Amino acid sequence: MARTTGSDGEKTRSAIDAAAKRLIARIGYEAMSMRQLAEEVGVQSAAFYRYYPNKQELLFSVMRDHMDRLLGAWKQESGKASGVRERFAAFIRFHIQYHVERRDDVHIANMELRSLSVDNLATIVNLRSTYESSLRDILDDGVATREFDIADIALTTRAIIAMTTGVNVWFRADDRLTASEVAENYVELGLRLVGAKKIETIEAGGRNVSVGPKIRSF
Amino acid sequence: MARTTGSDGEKTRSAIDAAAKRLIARIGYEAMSMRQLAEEVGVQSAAFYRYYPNKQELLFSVMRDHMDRLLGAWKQESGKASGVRERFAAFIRFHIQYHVERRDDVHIANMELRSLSVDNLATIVNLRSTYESSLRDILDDGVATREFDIADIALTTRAIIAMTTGVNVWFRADDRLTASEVAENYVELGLRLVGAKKIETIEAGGRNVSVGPKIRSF
DNA sequence: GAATTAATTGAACGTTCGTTTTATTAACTG
DNA sequence: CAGTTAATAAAACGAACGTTCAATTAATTC
Repeated sequence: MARTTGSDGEKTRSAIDAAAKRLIARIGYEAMSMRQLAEEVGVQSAAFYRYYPNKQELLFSVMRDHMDRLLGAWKQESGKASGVRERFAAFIRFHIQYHVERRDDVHIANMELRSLSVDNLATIVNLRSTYESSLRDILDDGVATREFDIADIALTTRAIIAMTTGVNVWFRADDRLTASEVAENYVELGLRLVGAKKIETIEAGGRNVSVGPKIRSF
Repeated sequence: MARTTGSDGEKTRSAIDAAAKRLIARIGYEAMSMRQLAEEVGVQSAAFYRYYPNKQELLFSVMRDHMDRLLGAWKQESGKASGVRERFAAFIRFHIQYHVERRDDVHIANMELRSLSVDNLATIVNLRSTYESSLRDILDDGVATREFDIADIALTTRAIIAMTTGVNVWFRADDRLTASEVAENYVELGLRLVGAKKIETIEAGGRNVSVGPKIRSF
């Protein structure tokens, strides 16, 4: 046998990508064999090497593409919100929603860093810190405007990232809470973490006049 | 060659355990070969099978022993604190300190769950939830006494576990913060998450009289 | 419709895997 | 010091690994 009827490079490539994500997420990169991947796709393992030079490049491609999409999606989403509190809430909502909807991608990005080559690792770590510093920037702004009260900004940033990323560990779509209900809960938790003060605004002559900040009442 | 001078079963066993923890933590269970492990110990790979029946049992032993020690250590530590706030703070301090001091163990426990057999996984997951519910119990108590204000206890428990466990991702011993400084920061963050109210107590005739709860001032 | 290109198979490459077997020597026991 | 047990080495097992190669057929191009 050789080329099969209806065979199509583009379809095979995306079938490989999809199967790879599923398999790596479920059993891990090291545990996934090329024959296992090929069987999932429905081809021979040799066919894979028309699309990727080797196994490592597949992993890198999966992780880099995910990070690129993540950064792009947040860039688009972050433009919508204005005001520190709203930007902060938007980040948490976005982060949780996006992560819950792309479980495999996120799981791979979190678990398979150690399977990357040194160069590839550096690239991915770079993208990660770009993303995380977009949260840090919001905290910086919140502290600057005195809307947030934070003892250690770097530490709090990491705490929020860990807390929100951790949702994927336990979240199930058929749970008592929907993704957006979870997100709203975490927005509340996040606001507590950053010591957000309630700003009450009054419509006065068409201009927003702040009479806050006030202590948040729990 | 055969038995070597000075060879000792107990020493070899603990050398295997130590090397296995280092290797698994650094490169992962699947990526670690038995020959690599043996070389690290300074024996032939066949010698391993005098101490463990197979590779899986080694992983399971590492993880179960860690969980047993963790639960034992917390059981001992948890007896010391009294009062919901103090028990809560004690948990966070303990969790972070213990995790920072046993990076390899904790890393393996978090990363290698998927490499466990079905039965072994069930055992470890059980131990994990035993540990996590000891935090949940504290939150329950805090809500009951109205010292804590929590919208969703289960969710908040998971948020705190994720946040504090995440310290190991970035903490380095030579950082600007010591482990106990980090822990104190996280105690503060934790108290914010649970909506802890400040209870001011006054020594009156040898008895502690609470005049709280008051709103925490940030 | 011949020539070319794209996509795949099937077999094989050398290597490494976890594990077992057998032999051998050190340490301990009475 | 003879007999026994403990601890290891050395070699080998078959299976699986990632990857390559040559052959073959489908689809496209001119």
